[in-house]
Amino acid sequence: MITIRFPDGSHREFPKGITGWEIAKNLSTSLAKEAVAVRVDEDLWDLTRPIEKDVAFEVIKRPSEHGLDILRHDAAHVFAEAVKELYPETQITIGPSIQDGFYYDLYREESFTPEDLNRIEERMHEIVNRDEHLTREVWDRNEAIKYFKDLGEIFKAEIISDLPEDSEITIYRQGNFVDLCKGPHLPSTGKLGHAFKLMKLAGAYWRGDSKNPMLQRVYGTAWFSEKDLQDHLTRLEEAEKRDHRKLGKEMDLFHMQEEAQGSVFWHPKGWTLYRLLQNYIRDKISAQDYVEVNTPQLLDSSFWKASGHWDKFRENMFVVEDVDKTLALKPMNCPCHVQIFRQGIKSYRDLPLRMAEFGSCTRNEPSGALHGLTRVRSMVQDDAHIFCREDQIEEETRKFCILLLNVYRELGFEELTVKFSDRPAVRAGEDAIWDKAEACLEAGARASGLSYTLNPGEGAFYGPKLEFILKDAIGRDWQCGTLQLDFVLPERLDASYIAEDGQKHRPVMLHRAILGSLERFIAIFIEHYAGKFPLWAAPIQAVVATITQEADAYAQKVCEKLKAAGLRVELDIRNEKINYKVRELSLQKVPYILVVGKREAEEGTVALRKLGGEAQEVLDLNKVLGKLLQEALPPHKR
RNA sequence: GCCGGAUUAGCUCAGCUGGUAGAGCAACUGAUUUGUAAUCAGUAGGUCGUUGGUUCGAUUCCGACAUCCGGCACCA
Repeated sequence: MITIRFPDGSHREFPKGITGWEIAKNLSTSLAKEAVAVRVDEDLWDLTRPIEKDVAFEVIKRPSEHGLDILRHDAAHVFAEAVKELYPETQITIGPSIQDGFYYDLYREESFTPEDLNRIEERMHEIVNRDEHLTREVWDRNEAIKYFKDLGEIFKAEIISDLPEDSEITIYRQGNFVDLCKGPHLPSTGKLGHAFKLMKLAGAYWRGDSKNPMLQRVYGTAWFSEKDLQDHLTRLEEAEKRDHRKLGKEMDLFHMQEEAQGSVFWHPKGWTLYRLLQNYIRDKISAQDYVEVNTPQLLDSSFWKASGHWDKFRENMFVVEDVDKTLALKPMNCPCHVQIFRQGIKSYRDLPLRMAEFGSCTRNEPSGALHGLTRVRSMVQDDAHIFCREDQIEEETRKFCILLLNVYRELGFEELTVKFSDRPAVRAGEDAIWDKAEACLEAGARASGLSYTLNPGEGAFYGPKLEFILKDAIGRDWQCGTLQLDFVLPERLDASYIAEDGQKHRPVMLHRAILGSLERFIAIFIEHYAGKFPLWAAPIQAVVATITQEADAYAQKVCEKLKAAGLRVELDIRNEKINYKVRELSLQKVPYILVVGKREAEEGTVALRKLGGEAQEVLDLNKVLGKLLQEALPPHKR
């Protein structure tokens, strides 16, 4: 007999060699039905694997995170089996479970086509129907390598060769298909069910390295129920509907064209939004005693050599050849800010000096990285550099964290995660400085009340950093804000201040941004609100729409009055039915439609219709004005 | 940059196996004067991304290039 200990602290005796599934069944039939695997001590095991000694035991149930992982991993195996049946010349490599599904990387001379995907998917359903048993086998390392080599599975053989010497080589067999796998798996392919779908075809480098051969990656999604699958597909559709590239076109905010790859043509409405956000940030930072500057975009290569960018960042810089010199467009503002700092002599009394710039930066991003507004070659950050003494780092960090949190809240983002990245393996500066820097940054973050997770070794070479990640309305994460400590640049560009001791000292530089790039943040802002901006940020806040020409003069008056009060209002006196206007303006996501007909003209009222609302309110014109003005106040002025 | 896919009217998209293109919306003109998500009719609008090739003939087949889309790599 062996003793099985359960998560609730209780324990029971079972015969040696009993399987997880038998224990689950013994506890309750409903539990056995829900079981996908079991946790035995620290490891996840198959339900059918015999347990030979006393262990801590837990049943992994379907709805759990691990449960879905196992299901998706099964789906990957079924996928690979289908591929090998249909296209035996294909080599299979790895097929892990990922968020929402799985992928499998394959090697085959010929490219797979979308039609191939359909065929594979059909075959997968057949394999599920065959209900093949999945059995776990432990193989000898060299035999396993030989087996896969003989099969022509060079990549698999390489994976096994690279496994640590002492690791157990486990193989899962289903029907005629054999795959290297740590497990666990469901007992048979039938348990996978049919709630899966192959989604897309893509390229991926072998072992994620661009020097290696390119494999073909197939992405799939898999769920426990048809309903979960449908819900997932619906979520994808929702995300597509609010895609900023689509809304940007529909709402006439901006466009891009091939002669200006990676740069944005901002249309009047989009530029209004841009300026509103920029001015909002201006207000917020000037209230925190930042000063705003503006610096050159085109600087001589000698400057970039001094700053270190010529060595470290040249690949990403646009270099301009003039007759007798070589210049480059600035990819970052920081070296320029140091130049302003260096003008005249700075005293310790000048610190902290918070220098902000909405500077236009240009980076030669790889063509394949470009993506709408989220990855562009020409962009403006809400950038600033804080020059301070070492003993001011903690307080500056705390202040920045509080400001950033406040900005995100005011802009409608409630959820925030923070990552603290500490020293990387390759770095500048002595360990003693890093010790101090990391301690200060952490202390500042903690003082602001933020909780953060550690991102070991991911700091910049010049200092540790905090990364701020916000969650949008449909649950996607976006890294926007950042705070980076820098000991290197002040040294390289010889920035100094005179301290109380009358000696020159190096200031520390804090690189920080809240929104990140304005372009990218606007993309996130558009998608977060699905184009339905809060009134203060809406490029057009209201449209006065007439029902008949008889109301034109009055409509004009209403429009002028609201404009004079500072609202962004337009007039729609086109010869169209009100239904048509309401539909069109609603599709344009205009927050308020002020409908006026003969009645309103006579009574001095307007019928106010809020975007998405069913009903309208007939209100006195002055009341409407007051209501809109109140709602149109930016969040920090309420 | 790499792999795959796409590129047809201002927009969204049809166009089977080669015979120089079509719809809806938008635009324009006219009629209609309208009460909360599309009033009706008419007109005009395209070197079918660019460029080579195959062919009697290419939007269609093949190649190159450009851009976009989905990934990968990159994101100091």
